[in-house]
Amino acid sequence: MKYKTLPKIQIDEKNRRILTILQENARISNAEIARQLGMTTSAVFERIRKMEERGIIRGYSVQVEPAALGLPLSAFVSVKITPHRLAPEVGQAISAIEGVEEAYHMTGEECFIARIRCSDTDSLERILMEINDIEPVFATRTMIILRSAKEISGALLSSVVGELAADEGA
Amino acid sequence: MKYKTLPKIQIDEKNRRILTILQENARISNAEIARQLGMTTSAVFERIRKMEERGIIRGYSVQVEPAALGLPLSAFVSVKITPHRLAPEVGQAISAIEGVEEAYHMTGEECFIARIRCSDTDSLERILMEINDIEPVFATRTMIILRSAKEISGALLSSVVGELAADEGA
DNA sequence: CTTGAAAGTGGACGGGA
DNA sequence: TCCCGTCCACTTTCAAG
Repeated sequence: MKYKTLPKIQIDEKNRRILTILQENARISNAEIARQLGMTTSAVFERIRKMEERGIIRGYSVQVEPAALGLPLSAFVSVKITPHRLAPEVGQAISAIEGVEEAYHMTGEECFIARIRCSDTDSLERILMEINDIEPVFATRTMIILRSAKEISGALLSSVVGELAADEGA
Repeated sequence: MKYKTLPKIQIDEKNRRILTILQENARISNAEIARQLGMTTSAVFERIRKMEERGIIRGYSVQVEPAALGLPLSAFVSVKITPHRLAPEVGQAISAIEGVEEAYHMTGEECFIARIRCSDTDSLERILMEINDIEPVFATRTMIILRSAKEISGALLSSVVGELAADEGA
């Protein structure tokens, strides 16, 4: 094993197993986790509570089918900016755009990448316009996602814009 | 509103609100959701069940703090391949590499992108080697993630490799 | 870690708009 | 179709050992 890693894991085997189960189905009951691992419910409960407290568990979320939200179109948009020192502001501005689900500051000439989810090319155009309107941005490159070979999470509801956004107060 | 979208939403307002709550905390009880929305538990239960059945809800997962898993290093690796028609096989091969959390087939010259999560540069090197070892891959470009301006999900437990992987059968 | 117990919930059912 | 009220077994959550 030439490229062996040395993980400085802060969790033990039991917690790892609990998290593995929760990763597949976070709505499973503590009792069911306990059953699967041969532990008591209280022990599982206490361990989960502590992991939440220590920030090991950030939260739990639902994975929503993007098509059901009318968001069949995904893309990565890489962004070039100048000057680079404005990166924090650019990051904030990009994140605030409707349809941007993720945004990262990276090394390299294209120092930002945003993952977009939207309903159609009109919507994509709007998003690209908004990104290009950010002051330090001088170039973008759009790569439409054809297929996800491996994907973690579903669509964000905040990506759904348009008429639906209006009836918030119902 | 020039760039207005026309979302063909298949879910109604109530379901959207339920999903919004679940997106923030998927482990909340149906009773609590019902309380927040002024519905009965049964109604909430029934709606969630149907969304699961119809595939609108794909699943529920826990968001794990990557640092706690010893995975402080994230990167995007874009990949060029030839011939392009081998894309499906390349997608599978990339997805199977330990440390690859997401992989997408995209339009453009760099027709794959992978998001990597690992413990250190040694581990990153190993992953890059493995990607470059895939037959049709002739070039990769690595962009280290410095900061996430907006992020959805936590780390995958399957990204944790090394000693820890051994005690699986305990 | 365990047990134990009170309070709360899941999920099924009958029925009504 | 979607919703409500009821109900019981199960689960959560806590305190004590």
